[in-house]
Amino acid sequence: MIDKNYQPSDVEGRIYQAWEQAGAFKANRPDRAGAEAYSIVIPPPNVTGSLHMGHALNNTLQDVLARFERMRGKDVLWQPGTDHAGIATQMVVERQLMERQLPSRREMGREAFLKRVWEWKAESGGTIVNQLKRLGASCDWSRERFTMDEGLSQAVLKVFVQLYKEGLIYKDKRLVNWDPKLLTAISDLEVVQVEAKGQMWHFRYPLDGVTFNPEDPSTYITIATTRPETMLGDGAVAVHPDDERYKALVGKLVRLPLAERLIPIIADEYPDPEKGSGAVKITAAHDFNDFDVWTRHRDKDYFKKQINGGLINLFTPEAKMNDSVPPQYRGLDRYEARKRIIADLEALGLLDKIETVTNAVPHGDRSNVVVEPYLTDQWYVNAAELAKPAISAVRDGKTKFVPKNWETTYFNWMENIQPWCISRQLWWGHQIPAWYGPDGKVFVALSETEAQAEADKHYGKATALKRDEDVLDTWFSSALWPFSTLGWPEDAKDVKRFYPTSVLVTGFDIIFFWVARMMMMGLHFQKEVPFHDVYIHRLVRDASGAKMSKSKGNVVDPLGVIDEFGADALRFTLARNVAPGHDIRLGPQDVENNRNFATKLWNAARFVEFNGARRVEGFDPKSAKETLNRWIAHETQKAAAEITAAIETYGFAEAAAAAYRFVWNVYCDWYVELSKPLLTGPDGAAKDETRAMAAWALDEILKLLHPFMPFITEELWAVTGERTALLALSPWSKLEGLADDKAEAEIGWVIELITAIRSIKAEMNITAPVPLVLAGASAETQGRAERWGDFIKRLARVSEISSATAAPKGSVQLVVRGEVAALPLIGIIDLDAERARLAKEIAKAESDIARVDAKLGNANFVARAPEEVVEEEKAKRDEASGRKVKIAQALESLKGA
RNA sequence: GCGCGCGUAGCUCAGCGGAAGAGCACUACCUUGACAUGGUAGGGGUCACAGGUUCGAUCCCUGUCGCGCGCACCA
Repeated sequence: MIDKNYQPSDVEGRIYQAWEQAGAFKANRPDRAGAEAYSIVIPPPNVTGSLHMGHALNNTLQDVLARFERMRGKDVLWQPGTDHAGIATQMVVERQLMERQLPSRREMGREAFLKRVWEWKAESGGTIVNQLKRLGASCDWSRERFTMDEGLSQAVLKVFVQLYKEGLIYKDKRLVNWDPKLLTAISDLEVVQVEAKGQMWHFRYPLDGVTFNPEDPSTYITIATTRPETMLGDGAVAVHPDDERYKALVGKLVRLPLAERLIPIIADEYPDPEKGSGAVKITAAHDFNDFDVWTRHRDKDYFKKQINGGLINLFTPEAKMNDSVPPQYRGLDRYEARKRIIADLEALGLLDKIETVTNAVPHGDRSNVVVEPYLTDQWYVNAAELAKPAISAVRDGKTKFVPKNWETTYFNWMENIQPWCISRQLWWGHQIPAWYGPDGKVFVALSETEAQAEADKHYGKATALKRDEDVLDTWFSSALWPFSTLGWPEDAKDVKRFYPTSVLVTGFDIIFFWVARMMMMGLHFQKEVPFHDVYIHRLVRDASGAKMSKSKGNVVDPLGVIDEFGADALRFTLARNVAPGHDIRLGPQDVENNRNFATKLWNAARFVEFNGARRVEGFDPKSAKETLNRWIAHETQKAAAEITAAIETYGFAEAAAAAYRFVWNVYCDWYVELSKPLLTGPDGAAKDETRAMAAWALDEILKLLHPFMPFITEELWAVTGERTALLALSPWSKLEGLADDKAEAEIGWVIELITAIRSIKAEMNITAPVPLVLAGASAETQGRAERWGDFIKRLARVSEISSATAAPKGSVQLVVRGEVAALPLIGIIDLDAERARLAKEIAKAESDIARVDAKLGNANFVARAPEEVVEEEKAKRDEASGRKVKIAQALESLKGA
């Protein structure tokens, strides 16, 4: 017996366990050794993470694909795991140390700290994995990986060493985005620009050799800056070579105030004469653009003669003023230094004016402090080189984006890619396999032993080495994820079977992080793209369309939703609403509606069971004799084809909508209703067949819905029959030979007739049963009416059905699929109202005819439109004019009444 | 500034060259023996605007207006 109600919370845990116990999600199942492989690697969530709506969407879509392909018989690998999230994890553990008043990271030292991180990971690192299980994710958990695993770390080492040997990894001194709180370089993708009101200070730099006079502009040059504290590091003032105002000054010197150094006025294309004064201070060590200007001029004498060649670093790692500034500013915080410098310049009469501006200030996305362009030694990957094959692979269609327009974004980024800074001044992560000799010579090797051997050879004697303290960017290891998780470099077997993966499903915001880097590394190390398709989805927003954020407090917790409505309802809601190119709005109402859909399905299954419809082993839907049964087989095949085609092309919403429509509006609304008389009627072949068909179609529904609603379908699968396999491992149906236009014509007529009668009765406010007369009906229609009389009476509330050559006087007449159905309601209905209704119907028919005639009367249309379109129009005309005649007759017959 | 996308029913969105669709919301009616987490019926749209291509445009092209997002820049 199926329970009266479906309680997701009672069922989901049990079902998930059953899947795991059966090893249902395992790749390389022996029974599928000969099957086609299908693989997806999960975009690894941060080990510190917990499931949010974005994850819920992302993993629902992956699960739909994984379950669908698994049912289609493929050997599916959905590879799960997490990444070690260098900065985030280190911060979490450091915060924990602080809360527990334990020694800080630096106090306890690297080794002890890393031990603590691993302890933390063992305790809390599995959170998101369990949450993914709540969602129903069918990952092969036996293969769960972590970017800091032994194996994945080996992959990182191998990749680093090889790229180094190939010259694609190198060390360089450049500007990086420096986080003065976390004391590490961060990626420009981890920098968020925050719009803020700020000030722009215009300062006068006195020209050398003349007496400064604030009243005389020929004695100084004006520059503007939003960051006055950096002026101490200026190495030049630049002007545009074509700027007439300054042409004469190029080559002259200015006296840099406060620092009391002489710096040159140089000509460069960078300054825009239209902006500000047209003269720009060049602070090469603290501004990316200025650094570029400096790079172009670094070989000129005027830079060579300056301190450090004009590249003057002013800050300590904490963004305090260092010893290269005048003594009175040393040790000051950057903002305190700013205040003092402004005041000092003003006192000297050098402050021209202050403007209020809004500008974008770069912040670290983790630390939320203002990051600094900062001059450091870091390791870089030559991304431009690795990007080349990654660009062509997409151009050549080896990897396809869905939707395709994301390819533009991808190309845009890849074609302008900057050297990728991969070193981070953290402890948690893959320590860079580089060792330095006493003279700073670097030895890069897979192990310390190898490095030592190389060094000893190089120096000709045993020489102590010091390992690089830094670790690699987390994304460096996740870039390898599509093959490192498969066992590379140790074991090539699974790489061979599952690489390239079938598809990567990810959010648009992460194209640069994942897709681009995985493409580069995959192509370089496997010589093949990491995935055939990249499906890009967008954000999940709240019901009012606002981005979910902790600070706004509008975050919807997927686990809360699952608790309330069930995982299936959440999944189905997300799948139904996902549209390429659109964010999803998710309100509780939507989830509730889909919970109702689950309930509907549950109750349909109960109904079928009550009526003795149990699955009949070996039942062949093609063998059905009853028109109703042939009809539902026909409809089932149609729905299955739609759903299959939609999922194959990542049309998640279309597939879900087709399933919804089929279950609710076809199976429940009509098949179940129409089958009632058969199921509750006398025993016999028809009843047996209907029972078998009802159960068969329900089975098909369970299969079709399973990728979307795995829990309820698996549960119903179990309680509605003796099964040899879990639904998750049952074959997806490929239905053929069930199309039946005759059945469709007959049942379609019945449905439309019932609907038309209901409609007219509702319109006329008639609730009592009324008689139905088929006027001048064809033999076929009369036959149908006989066969379906009981059904029509019951569902349309009709008292009796008869045939006549013409409609009785004064009856309401309906035209259904070209046949007239009359309801003799004389005395009950308002004749004037009926006349008005018919007149409206005629007008409608006439306008239909007129529109078609306009087309058919157009010689160009007949000549140029495709033949089938013309034929279609002619058929429309015939239908409309037939309808018009019948309605006109009906109107006529009311005249005498 | 460059790029991408969106303006279709009150709301959220499908459709993207041959007679305007769904879900929700709304209105009226219905405790009919799977389901009130339900059923039946209904109202509601010059498909942003202006041109163009076409026999035919919500759909293709161009422009305008409005909105969103990404990237760059911001002396």
